Amino acid sequence: MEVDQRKYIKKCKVCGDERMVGFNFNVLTCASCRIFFHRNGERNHNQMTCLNNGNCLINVHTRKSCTQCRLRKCLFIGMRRMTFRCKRKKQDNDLKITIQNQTVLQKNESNCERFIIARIRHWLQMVSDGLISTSESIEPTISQVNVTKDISNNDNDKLELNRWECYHLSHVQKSISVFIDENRVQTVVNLNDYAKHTFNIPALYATRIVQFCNNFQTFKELPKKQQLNILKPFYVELLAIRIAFLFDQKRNGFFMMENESGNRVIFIQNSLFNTPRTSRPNVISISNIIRQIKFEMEDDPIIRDLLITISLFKPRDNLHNRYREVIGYKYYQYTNLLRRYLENKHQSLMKAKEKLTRIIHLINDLPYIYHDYRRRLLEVGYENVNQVLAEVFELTNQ
Amino acid sequence: MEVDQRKYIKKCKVCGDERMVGFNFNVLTCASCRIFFHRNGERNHNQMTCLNNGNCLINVHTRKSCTQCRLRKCLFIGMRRMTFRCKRKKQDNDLKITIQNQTVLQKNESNCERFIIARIRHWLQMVSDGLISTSESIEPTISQVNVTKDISNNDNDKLELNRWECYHLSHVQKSISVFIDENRVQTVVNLNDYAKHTFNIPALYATRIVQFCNNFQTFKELPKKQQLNILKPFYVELLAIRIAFLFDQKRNGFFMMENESGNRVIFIQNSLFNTPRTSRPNVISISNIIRQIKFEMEDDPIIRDLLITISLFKPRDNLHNRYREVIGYKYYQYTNLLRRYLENKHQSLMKAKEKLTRIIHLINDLPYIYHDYRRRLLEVGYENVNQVLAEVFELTNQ
DNA sequence: AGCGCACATGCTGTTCCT
DNA sequence: AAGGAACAGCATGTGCGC
Ligand SMILES: [Zn+2]
Ligand SMILES: [Zn+2]
Ligand SMILES: [Zn+2]
Ligand SMILES: [Zn+2]
Repeated sequence: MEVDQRKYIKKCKVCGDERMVGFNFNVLTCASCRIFFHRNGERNHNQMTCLNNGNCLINVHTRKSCTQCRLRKCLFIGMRRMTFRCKRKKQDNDLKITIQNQTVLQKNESNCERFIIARIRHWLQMVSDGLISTSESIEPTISQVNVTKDISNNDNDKLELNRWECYHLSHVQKSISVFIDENRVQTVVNLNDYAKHTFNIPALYATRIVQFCNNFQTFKELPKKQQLNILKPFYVELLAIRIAFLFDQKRNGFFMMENESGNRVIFIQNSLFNTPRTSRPNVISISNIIRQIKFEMEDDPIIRDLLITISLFKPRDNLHNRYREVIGYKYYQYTNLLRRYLENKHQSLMKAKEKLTRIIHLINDLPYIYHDYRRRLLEVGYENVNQVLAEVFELTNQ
Repeated sequence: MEVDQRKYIKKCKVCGDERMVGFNFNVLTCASCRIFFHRNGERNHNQMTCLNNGNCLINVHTRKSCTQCRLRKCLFIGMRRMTFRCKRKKQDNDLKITIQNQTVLQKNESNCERFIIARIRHWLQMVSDGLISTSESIEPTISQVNVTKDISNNDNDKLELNRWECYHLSHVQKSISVFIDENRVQTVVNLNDYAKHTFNIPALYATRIVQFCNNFQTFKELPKKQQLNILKPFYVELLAIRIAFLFDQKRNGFFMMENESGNRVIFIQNSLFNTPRTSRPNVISISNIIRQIKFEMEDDPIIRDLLITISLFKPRDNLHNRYREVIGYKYYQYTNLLRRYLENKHQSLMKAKEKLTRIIHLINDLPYIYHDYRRRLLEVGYENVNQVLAEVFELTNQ
């Protein structure tokens, strides 16, 4: 990767201000954008009014003018409160933390957390500077998560997330951040078909997906062939989930960044997920799947990120028997984490369980999207399909 | 004219608010728009920033969001401070006021003014409600203006405008208000030629110009044929002056209202007043005339309105000899009023005189615009020209 | 270092006064 | 009735403490 010297100047990811910049709510921002998010982060930006149809350019001078667009940009670049409460227990104090073969014993809880967060931030900074690939993962080990899961015995404490659960959530979120400036699409408006619009940057997207997956040691240790078997369908599933998240049902379209600096957010209006009339009536509706996923995510990026991770490790027929168990364990682990997160969020075991069931069904439906895409690409013809997409969808030129 | 019952509900002309509406700074507005204009009226709206390229829709909910567009709308619909100071003299007290054949003797100056202003407002309200045509003029008689002109003898008092001068200014402004929602043009963007863009509402415009002219008794009493001789060239001159006023040199375009309610202001960018390369080099440049008029108006609607009125009564070759004197007197009267206004505004006799000379030259250059338009319309061909325009430009179908 | 809190500033809109 | 003053409310941004 290229190293751009200019990137070393710290700049607010929201407004571009260079004064008083630091990591706030997970993102490099200035002090004013920090307090802005602190004050408005809970509000729903869809209920706010924008004079410019959500098209405002946010910079140091204009950041005051449109609250909606500023807030949407904050959320878009990944700013978020840690809403889940982290339970602090005496027995958590002497935990052993394994980070990349280096074992660190932390007596002081606060220092321990600070150390972890500092590592995450350093890593994030390095990634965003393009200095390293995401292989420098700091994923917690499976055994530790397992241990903490068994700690909670008291009913009152059950709904609280323990430190390791919080840490796992953080890890997922940090991993997903490789997609933050994913949408380098330029001047993409009024598109009519799938391929042109979603996959105009397939190679870049593929690279980032591999970076994301490599954050999980289990995936990283798989043989290349098995990785590919997962990556091909996962490519589409991840896209579908992310686009469902961005999708605005009221406007029937979604927002994305227009250029690299991410200063301009454009709105793409289309009928992307409308199943065409020509398809057979008994086929599952793609648009319904997307809409249901959208609904279940509750506009919550943490649910989205867990959904993506669960989708990564979900059982797949084309996976070699030898690796099914280890992948299955990750699937169980993250499904469990999602359940715990939902329990904590909704403060209800019942509600969380029902929601989880629906989500698992949806994740099992995701292959339909893959096959629908593939069918459409076949119609377009091999010659007209991007090389990477042809690879992803296993298209051949005969 | 049709009578619309809904129009009887008083509404703010800026934001449409129906609470606390009254006449403020010459226009029917709500209290918040009043204080907004009170606070921002002096600022230059071109130096303010708008996220939407000056395209913002202003209503009760959005009025807070874009200061620039709100201020521009305030100015656009005619809000203005009475910057000229009105001198109050003892000898003004016993003035005889003739309004529509009804002679009212006012001892009390303050009550007199209130009476006049109340009449103007009532009339304005009636006009804007569509109840009456503008023929219910309240133009002051010539003799009275003449009298007051001779009152000022003291040098120190010379620069102050007396009550009758102020009243005349008001009359001109009120008369011009028939054009306030003139620009009913819908979705007119990126135009390339004159005719399509300026004259897509020629009939409506003609009606309003006649309404405006009929506010002046001298014009009203002319025979129809003489009125037409004035109206035809004046049609173009008035348009040219008003468009020059709206013209934004920095952006090379101008703002106009998009629809009847005037809630949406659109920006028209074009090369409207660029003299085409194909014209002979020694012909006076239309764009230069427009730019100079723009410059002399100082963004001051009062100067604009006086310029229009002077243009109405300026000497014309096609006018019958019998009426030249009475029209000439009006020309002298309003030229004089403009000089007095400029003296008062710039507090300098010299500056005012120089400026007035330049303005008179410009007014004499206005026929060039008429002939330039006419030449272009001839190129378009009689069949393709609007009926009213063909009449205005005396085009024949042979 | 990052987050919350407090204060200062600027813009808005209503009430009151003349 | 129109315009100005003043107060209250809200959003924003900087400085401070933990
Ligand atoms: Zn910022
Ligand atoms: Zn906006
Ligand atoms: Zn208003
Ligand atoms: Zn605006």
